[in-house]
Amino acid sequence: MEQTYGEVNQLGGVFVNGRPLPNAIRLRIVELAQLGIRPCDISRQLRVSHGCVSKILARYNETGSILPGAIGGSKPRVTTPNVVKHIRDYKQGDPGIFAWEIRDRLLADGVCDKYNVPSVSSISRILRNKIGNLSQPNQYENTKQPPPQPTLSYNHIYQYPYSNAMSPTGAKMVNSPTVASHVGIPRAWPSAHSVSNILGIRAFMDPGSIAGTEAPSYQPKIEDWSSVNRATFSTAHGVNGIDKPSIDPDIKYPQPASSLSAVSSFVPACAYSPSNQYGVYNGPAGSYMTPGHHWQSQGVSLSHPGSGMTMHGGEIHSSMAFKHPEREGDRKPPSPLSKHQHGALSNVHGLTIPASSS
DNA sequence: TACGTTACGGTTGAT
DNA sequence: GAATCAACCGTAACG
Repeated sequence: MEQTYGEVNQLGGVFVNGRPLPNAIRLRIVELAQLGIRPCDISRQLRVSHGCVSKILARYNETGSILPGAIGGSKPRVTTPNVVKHIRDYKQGDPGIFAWEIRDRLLADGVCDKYNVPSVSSISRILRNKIGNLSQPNQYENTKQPPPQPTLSYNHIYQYPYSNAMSPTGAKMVNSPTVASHVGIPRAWPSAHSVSNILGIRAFMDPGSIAGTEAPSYQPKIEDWSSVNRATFSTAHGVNGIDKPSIDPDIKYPQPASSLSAVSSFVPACAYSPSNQYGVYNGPAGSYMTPGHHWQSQGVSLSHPGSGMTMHGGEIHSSMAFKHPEREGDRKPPSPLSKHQHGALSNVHGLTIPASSS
């Protein structure tokens, strides 16, 4: 197992360049902020740069999620066969048509929306490379090509790379848009990972757990964390299939142990990339924390106002204040899931997570 | 002193 | 399988 050695920032905190902070730390940042702790104090206390604290809090305020974005990957192609076909049709109908006109028509005809309409340069390239020879109108279709893709906006089609991408045995599977469409949620993950989803997993908030006081390497991997997030959603509405494999080969940054396997066993893992998570930098996450700080039990209920939500049990000490629904409307780009998240949350707030007993 | 912003160097995953 | 690209990350520094 690969060990990752972190660096030490000016505050003495350990971090891994290019890698997100552990969820536990991220959650703690938000949690402390909810408790009225100033960002500068949070920064010092957790030994995380204030810029990072600011960033995480800003993200949380905007998206309701503490989780980092999906790292890596590429944008989905906008020049789907359908789009190319329309472009060709336009060109055939009017050989003198300009690329920008084609672009406008794609929008006007509803072939594309503003999020996935190809750029003028892309259209030009298509015209040049794929439709240049109009004597072979079916040139594109006749070539080897991927299955037709829905012309959805970026967030719609940017399925999380792990969506059903793994077999139960961990073998990588084809990331089929078709498969992802019915169980997957858009890669616009933030709304799918609000703090409320994470709360309830005491194991991750447990100082003992996140401090990694037990084993130097954690057997349970980040899927556990992720699947817990997912757990609150997938059972609530069936569109969240950002399924992370239950078994993921990437254990570079394992999350602290938890006994959530029971949850993850029947709940698809979340969309969150496992490799974005780590609980240790070759060391305990507790290294982030000011020694002696009492992480446990703030004893403050921060349930979302008006949500009617109650965090399960006293073990989940750090119930977060959930975002007001009206703030969800501010998100950009619009996350399909976000529109449903609060309702979903309310459905799962009472969910008893077995792992909390760990 | 607090904090928002951004350049930078890094990781990741799709192509 | 390597290279490229574009997304993301947190830190550090600036204002």
